[in-house]
Amino acid sequence: MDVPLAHLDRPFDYLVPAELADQARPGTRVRVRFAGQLVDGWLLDRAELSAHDGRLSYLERLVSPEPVLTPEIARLARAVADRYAGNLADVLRLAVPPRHARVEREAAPPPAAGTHAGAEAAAPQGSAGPASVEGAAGSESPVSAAGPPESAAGPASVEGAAGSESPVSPSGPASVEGTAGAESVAGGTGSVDAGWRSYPAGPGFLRALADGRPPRAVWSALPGEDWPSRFAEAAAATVRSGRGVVAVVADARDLERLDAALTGLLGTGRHVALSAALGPARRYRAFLAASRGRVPVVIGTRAAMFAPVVDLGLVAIWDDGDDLHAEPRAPYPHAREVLLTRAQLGDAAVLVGGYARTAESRLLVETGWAKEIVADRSTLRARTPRITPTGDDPQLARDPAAASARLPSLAWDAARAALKSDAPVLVQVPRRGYLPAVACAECRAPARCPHCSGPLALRSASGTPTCRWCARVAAGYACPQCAGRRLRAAVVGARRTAEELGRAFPGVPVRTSGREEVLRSVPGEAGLVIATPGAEPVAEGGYGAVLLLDSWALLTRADLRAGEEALRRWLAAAALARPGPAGGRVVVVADGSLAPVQALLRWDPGWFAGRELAERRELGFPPAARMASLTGVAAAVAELLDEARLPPAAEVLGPVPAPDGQERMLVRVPRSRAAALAAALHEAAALRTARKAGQPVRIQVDPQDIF
DNA sequence: TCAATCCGTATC
DNA sequence: ATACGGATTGAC
Repeated sequence: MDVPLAHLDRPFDYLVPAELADQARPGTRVRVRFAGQLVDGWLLDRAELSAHDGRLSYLERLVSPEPVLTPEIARLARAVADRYAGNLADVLRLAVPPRHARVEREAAPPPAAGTHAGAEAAAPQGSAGPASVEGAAGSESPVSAAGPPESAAGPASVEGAAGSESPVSPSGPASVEGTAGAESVAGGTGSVDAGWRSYPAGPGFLRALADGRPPRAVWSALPGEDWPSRFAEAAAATVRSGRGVVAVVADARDLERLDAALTGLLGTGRHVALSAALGPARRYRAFLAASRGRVPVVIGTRAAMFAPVVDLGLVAIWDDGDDLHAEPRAPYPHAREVLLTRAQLGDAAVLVGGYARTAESRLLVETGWAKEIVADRSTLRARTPRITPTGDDPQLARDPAAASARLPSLAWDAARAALKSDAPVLVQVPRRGYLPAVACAECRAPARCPHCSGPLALRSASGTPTCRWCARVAAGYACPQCAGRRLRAAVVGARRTAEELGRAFPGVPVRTSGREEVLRSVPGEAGLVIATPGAEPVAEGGYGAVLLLDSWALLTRADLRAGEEALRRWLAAAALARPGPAGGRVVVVADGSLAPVQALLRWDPGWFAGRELAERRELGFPPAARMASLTGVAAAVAELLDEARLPPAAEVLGPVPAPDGQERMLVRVPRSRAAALAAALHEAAALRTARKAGQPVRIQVDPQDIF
């Protein structure tokens, strides 16, 4: 049933009217009478018998004969719901796009259904069998079912089907063929394996894909790597083995690049791009192309992670650290986790790629679930641009031009040299906006409101700092750390930076790329490009210089992932520089002794991820432990926790204040108890919804933000 | 003793 | 939301 109530998260059996016996197939959308009202549901399975010992109702209506919920996705959705302590109905809402009748009619309906629909119309009324509709347990079960096999379908079980083993947890062996080497792989074109040959394990990985095997790899892309082409080659190799591919990227810009690379390699008609941004009709059309087996490859943003590709052979995700991969709707599944679950359930190959590496992907490697694909040191040295740290040295304040642009001399020199050689310069600034926040000019401690501890901001260049939370004006501010009384802009946004740099380099064109307008690419000639992280355009031929400004603002974010996130953003920008020691120059305005800066200088995201994972093990944070966060009004959260039969090892932390006067509690268990934790929370939620306990509690497993 | 009503629970 | 069963209450 399409009802998001925890206590109804199971299948229910219905009789299938004879006239629907043919068309009401597993995976179709149905409408049923449930507790006196009509609700939508998913027909999960057909059976001769039902275990239900009450009277069964008939399916009210078949919404469409299109089997949009394949068995693979039904099983996956159940597994995802279980992992995230959520409801199947919620996951299915994410997995199957809303129906668009006109689009469905465009192409011939799927074989089998529809064609002989009329044939059974004359079948005896009433001889039906149960169908299991969403939300029901098992499905092969007893009950009615009399009548001839065909005209009398068995019970159908509607939405909420049972199966529910929880997968995911890394266990099995992995299998990237580690051969270094050289043989020509997969690719139809001679250049296909050239790119993957930069990585000793690369050709073996492609060969395994082409041979129909399920290798699992975590790939650290070299600076300057044309990752869309590498992804396309992996997809092509998989297609050659007769299997399908699902590849997920974080945003529309990455999707365009991957789309172009695939078109180049496979031509048109072999793949389809699926994202929520398409709008209902085009999204449903792309979805049907996959579910009807018209295309073997689906690429997209996280909306594509459930794409029902036929005979899935490879799941791939690019830049799994990007927080756009975390679904913001219940039960908040992460694309990486969904894809890994899919691979585990369906024995598909895995490619987790990025310039950066997450602690999560590191764990896959450490447990042996996946193998690393990395370049050897000499290749890396040959490809990595020169990266230099520089202090935000106050000396430079004496150089009027540089000071106004907040550019340390090294950055200034690098930019000037690049422009002189007619190469573009990329300047990455952490956040957009106009002077969003301020900090103590002496010790850099973020300036906080003396009344409510909210962040202070400058509304205008001249104005006094104002609290962004309580709107009080902080007139006589004194830093609680060092008693300093002067403030400086903590993060200067892209617009202001563009203005300043434009003045500093007169006559040079300045472009900005940020949330309002994201540039795809810029010409390979002298020009300044000011971009916020994630919006860096690709430059033809690569940038002559990449400046990473205000980086300390990224590092001091109060977030578990601050270091990982800072490094991820820097690597993504630095990767756009002209490769090699003689190529582009990268200057990061940060203390070179900090670990994330070290990792950037050495281009060693794997090392940093290992460090990060070790630290999280020590602190008991994900992915080393499994955490769940419960958010709601205090009483409701307490009640849920009280009723939950948590695994013995569970630790309850909190409460911490949450928005709207709510509060938040965290529950932590060892990874081995992850399934038990999710089950306990779901069960407790079921008790509450059954009793119609008013105040809702939001349950998030592995929440994106912890504290 | 029986029927009307209330409350809690399941919902095929 | 609504329907049902069992418990409770009130009238005969």
